Amino acid sequence: MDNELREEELHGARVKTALADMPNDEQIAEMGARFKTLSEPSRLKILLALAAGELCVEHITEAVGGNQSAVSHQLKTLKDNKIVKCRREGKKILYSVADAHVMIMIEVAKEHLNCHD
Amino acid sequence: MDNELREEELHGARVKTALADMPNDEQIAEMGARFKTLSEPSRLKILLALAAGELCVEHITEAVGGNQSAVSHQLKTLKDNKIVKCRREGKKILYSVADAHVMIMIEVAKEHLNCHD
DNA sequence: TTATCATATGAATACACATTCATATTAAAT
DNA sequence: ATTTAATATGAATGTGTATTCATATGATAA
Repeated sequence: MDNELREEELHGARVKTALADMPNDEQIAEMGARFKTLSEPSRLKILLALAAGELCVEHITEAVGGNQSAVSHQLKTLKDNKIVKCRREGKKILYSVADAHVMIMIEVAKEHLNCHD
Repeated sequence: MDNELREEELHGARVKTALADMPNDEQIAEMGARFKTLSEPSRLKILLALAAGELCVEHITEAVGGNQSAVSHQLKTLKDNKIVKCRREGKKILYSVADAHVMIMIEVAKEHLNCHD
């Protein structure tokens, strides 16, 4: 049969399409980095907490549990990835969300939580 | 001043809101797992390739680069996470996307690629 | 049945990274 | 100028996991 041949052609075409539409390596790395930042429960919790508004480290720590040092380290990661920003006010450092896209992705993920497909 | 007191109240309220809206640990783990699956460039590439349609392992390997074993391992991860499914056809195993939500998230990420904010 | 093609799997290696502990920084209060 | 409060940082540890190599499985063809 040339059934196989046709399949081969079809799949070959798909591979071409896939390669043509494929973002370049740098772009894929960027996408991956974004997803990776959201992949840790601790960071996810921090962002979910910040969704309510600007918070200081102490309050973030309260909201997400764990100890202060761990939260600070995660906040650094989030800041390095420009997902949160911060400003000083007296002794406290107030953190807030800096990347709306990321919050959209979190919302999408949240909405799809209880879909049994 | 009671400026500080008001801030304290405001933030306290935010912490409450945050805690009230916070998904439970299991849900957060589920969200994190989804994001984690998308965080590896290799897996991201595989899914971007499969966006064009059903493909066999050989073609996927072609489309994403790397060697066959690595791709198979990643496909297993994707299958375990029910993000792709597969069916046999003769000697070949054809993989396809099984989770539309995930593809939506990838689309969102892709769209936001070249936003300089 | 045997040989071959397509894919999967196990073990080993190596690397990334989350957490903890101890300590440093920075600002405010005394 | 000291002390205290809030946050940051460095080093160490442990865990998870992506990749590779070698080999196993499973289906087809000869």
